[in-house]
Amino acid sequence: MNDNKVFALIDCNAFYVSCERVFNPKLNHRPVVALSNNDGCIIARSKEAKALGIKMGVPLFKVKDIVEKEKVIVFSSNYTLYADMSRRVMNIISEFAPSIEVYSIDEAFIDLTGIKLNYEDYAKSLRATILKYTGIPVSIGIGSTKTLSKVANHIAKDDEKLAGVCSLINFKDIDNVLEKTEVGEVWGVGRRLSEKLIRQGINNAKLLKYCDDRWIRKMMSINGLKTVTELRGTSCLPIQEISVTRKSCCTTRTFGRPLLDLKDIEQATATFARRATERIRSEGLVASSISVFLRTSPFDRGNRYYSNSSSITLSYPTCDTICIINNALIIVRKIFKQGYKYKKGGVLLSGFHNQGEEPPNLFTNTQKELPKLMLTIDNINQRYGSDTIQIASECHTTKWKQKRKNCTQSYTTQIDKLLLV
DNA sequence: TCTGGGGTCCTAGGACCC
DNA sequence: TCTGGGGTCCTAGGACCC
Repeated sequence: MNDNKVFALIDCNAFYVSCERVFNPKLNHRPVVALSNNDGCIIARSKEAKALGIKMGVPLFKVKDIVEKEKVIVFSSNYTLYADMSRRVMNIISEFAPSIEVYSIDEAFIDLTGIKLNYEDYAKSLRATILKYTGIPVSIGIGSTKTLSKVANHIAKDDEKLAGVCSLINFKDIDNVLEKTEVGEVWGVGRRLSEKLIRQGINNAKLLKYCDDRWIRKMMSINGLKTVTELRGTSCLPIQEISVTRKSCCTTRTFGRPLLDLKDIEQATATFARRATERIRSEGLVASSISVFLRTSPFDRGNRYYSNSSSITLSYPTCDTICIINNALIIVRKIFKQGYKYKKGGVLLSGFHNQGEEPPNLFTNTQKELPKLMLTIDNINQRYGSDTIQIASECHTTKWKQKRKNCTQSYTTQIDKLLLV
């Protein structure tokens, strides 16, 4: 632990909306929102949309009236575009800092400890550079711990006078700032914990900061104690520069409409399994455990709810799509029950090893290289689009395919989708 | 009609062992 | 009538993040 650290959190403003605005300036100053997969929930809102009272994460149909009345512009998620824009933003940030932790698609922590310049000036110039080269506006919060840099970032976003940058380093009255911060706004305090804390009279970050350690440990577990320690200015969550090897990889989707037939569900499951396998293969991993889950809609009061999952541990780890699909289908046939309207399913792979480093097995030869068939499929799909070659069990079905009514094109990643001026 | 997807970590409790 | 103690490992469920 070190008390003299400096962290900055760079967070893109309404990231998905900002990405759309880069390619369509007419969207500026207008209420714009972006939707989750299947056009379900609102997961990004422009300032103007927030001002209309549209809440984060709300299902689109619940705010239909406002959307229509106020002419809110609605986009389906264009992850290809957002991921590419994110990569560009992160590249610029890495040029400004010795170490960077890409925390999510629209956020990164950097370590500014020991930098000789004025932190705020430095952040302002980073902010201007990102805006100039990508068109994406960001907010930057600076603090002596990651948790405090998050607090600072909230302030930078909320207070227009600050022009997107807020530093709590050498700030005289942090307690005053924390007192104005709701306990649920603190990074690491979610809905459940904040309800629990408020019941105990702890409703702002300052009160949380001065709670007794043992009490915190009991109420919020070990991670909660780290959060509180960070509020006090002692850093215990370091920058995680190298992305550790993942522990699981899943592909799950809400179906575009309820599915009743096992056949349709098998096809969706096969596609989930193929996509998850492709992803681990591209990361040089093999999986030894496969889980499949299936459920009806938890919101549908008119139908009985059913949710089940099961898994298989393979006798040797693999990244062979066909093997993984076959096992996923065995599981889904086992958990499927006739007579339910299934709304969501997914495949989760885990128990990873690096390819070629699988534990020795008495009965099989370890595959030292990727099966040729898989390599060939990956090459073709990479070149001609991700679903060009599918596995027969997927059957090119479209029954479960998701809704995506209003999606922009891949402006930055496909040559024939370039913006025409 | 319509409610996302992809992760991580911690804890409690049960199974099992000697 | 009275049924140990200490340890490990696994899993499900619940919390968190974006």
